[in-house]
Amino acid sequence: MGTTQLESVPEPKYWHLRTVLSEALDSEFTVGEILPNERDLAARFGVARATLRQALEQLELEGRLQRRRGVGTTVAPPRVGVAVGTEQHVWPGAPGDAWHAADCTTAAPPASVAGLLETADGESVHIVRRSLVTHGQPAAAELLYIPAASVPDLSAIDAPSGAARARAVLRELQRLELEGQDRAVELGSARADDAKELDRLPGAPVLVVTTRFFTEGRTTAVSVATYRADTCRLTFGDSGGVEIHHDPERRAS
Amino acid sequence: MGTTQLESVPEPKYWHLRTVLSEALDSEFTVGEILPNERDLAARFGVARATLRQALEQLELEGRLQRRRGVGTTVAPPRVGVAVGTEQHVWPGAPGDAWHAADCTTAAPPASVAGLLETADGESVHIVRRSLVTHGQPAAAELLYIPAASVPDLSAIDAPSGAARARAVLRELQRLELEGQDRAVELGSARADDAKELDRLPGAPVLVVTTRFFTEGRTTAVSVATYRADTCRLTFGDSGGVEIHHDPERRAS
DNA sequence: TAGTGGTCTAGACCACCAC
DNA sequence: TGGTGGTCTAGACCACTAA
Repeated sequence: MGTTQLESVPEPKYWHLRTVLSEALDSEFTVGEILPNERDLAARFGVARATLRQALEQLELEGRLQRRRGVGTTVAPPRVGVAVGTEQHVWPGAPGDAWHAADCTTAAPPASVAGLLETADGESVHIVRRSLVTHGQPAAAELLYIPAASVPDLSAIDAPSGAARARAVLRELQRLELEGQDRAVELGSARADDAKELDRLPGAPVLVVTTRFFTEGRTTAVSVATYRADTCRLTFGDSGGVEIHHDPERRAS
Repeated sequence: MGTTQLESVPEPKYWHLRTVLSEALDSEFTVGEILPNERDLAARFGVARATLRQALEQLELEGRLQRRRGVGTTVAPPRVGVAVGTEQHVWPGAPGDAWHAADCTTAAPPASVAGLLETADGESVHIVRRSLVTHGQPAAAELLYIPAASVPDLSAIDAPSGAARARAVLRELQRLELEGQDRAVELGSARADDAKELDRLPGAPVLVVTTRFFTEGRTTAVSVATYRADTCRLTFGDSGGVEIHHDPERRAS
């Protein structure tokens, strides 16, 4: 990385710094390597720590860096491709599904979800919590909202809550014929509970995937899945498993 | 919004502030309304301007606010749904396509795209620039990479560059049989040129959609589309046009 | 306990926009 | 020209991790 100095340019310092660091990451660092700490880096580039941090935040947003309090800043591995959409429409929890059902409760969904489900205001629905782990890291957290009317045969007696009940609800869903589904992807910031599950701080950028499941022309279930935006790349279509490389190779120094 | 004061809580001030402001936006503001300036807001909540800005940045990331230098901070309208994936695979530029072809040049693609296209290192390809405008606002910028081998019948004589040539290249593409395509969505930050086209500052968060088009088992073209993450919600599947409301209604005060 | 990143402050100046 | 958001500084203290 050298003893690089910032020349005076019209573009913001933090942006120029981001570019310099990005190139240094490409040419002089390997995945997992630890960068000098923020105070040293700032001194080396002759900027305030806040400015240096602005550049690091950009690079973290782009999935190039990983920062952990008390530990340090490391070079992030390439983003993990996570298959989100396949050609066939399937229910959550179908065989081959990599998600892990953690819990099931019954409560009123947030207004935005209630609107999608077309349930009455304040009406309770089953809420299944699931999580997705890839490469040993938490990748996504999901809340599945299922109106009681969608799973009428669900026995309320055994397993009133917990993972067993979550699996029972998913099993009931499989019995319905899935006629269609659609998805929306947007940027969000992790709420406190999601952040904890994703091993991030509150406000961390996430990709929110909202899926509607249709049966007999009605919305039978809604899934709101929250993916870590820094580590995940969502893949759709035929070759969800095929590797796509977006970043130039990270070479060793 | 009142003369609210921050109580002492373990969570960061900026995060608490974000919540307070978010609730105020729901209950006391209408879309398009101008907020007090940052110095006033900071004073009102008894925090430094930098802390207040951290909260505003969160809300802007979530698409709740829009900030423009020299103008002020306004309440953003709900995100626009942009149809990205349909069930049928179609070439870019097909009838009904809302994109506007702006330009076409010939140059070597970045290494990441060259990898997808399986072209030789440094080999030139056609690069079509297109842009998408919705509701009078720039929503996305796209670069379409097409190896010369994919459009062998393209006449190099008329329209060596510009919009006319872009349309000619797309026309040639339509003649190929499209066998499949796949997509990946990830978070990125706008480069200087994209930022300009999207009417944002460099580094603004964007959703990057990378699409591969297949013909006869080979990758015939690659599209890298950059959507404004603050204003766009990408929709996939059957009902791309159907409205999905993610946010509670914004009521008037 | 030492070192890391995360939060916060109180200023300053700049770039941009509307009047 | 006055007001806005954007950038930058030089500190301080806190929360967390690992030795």
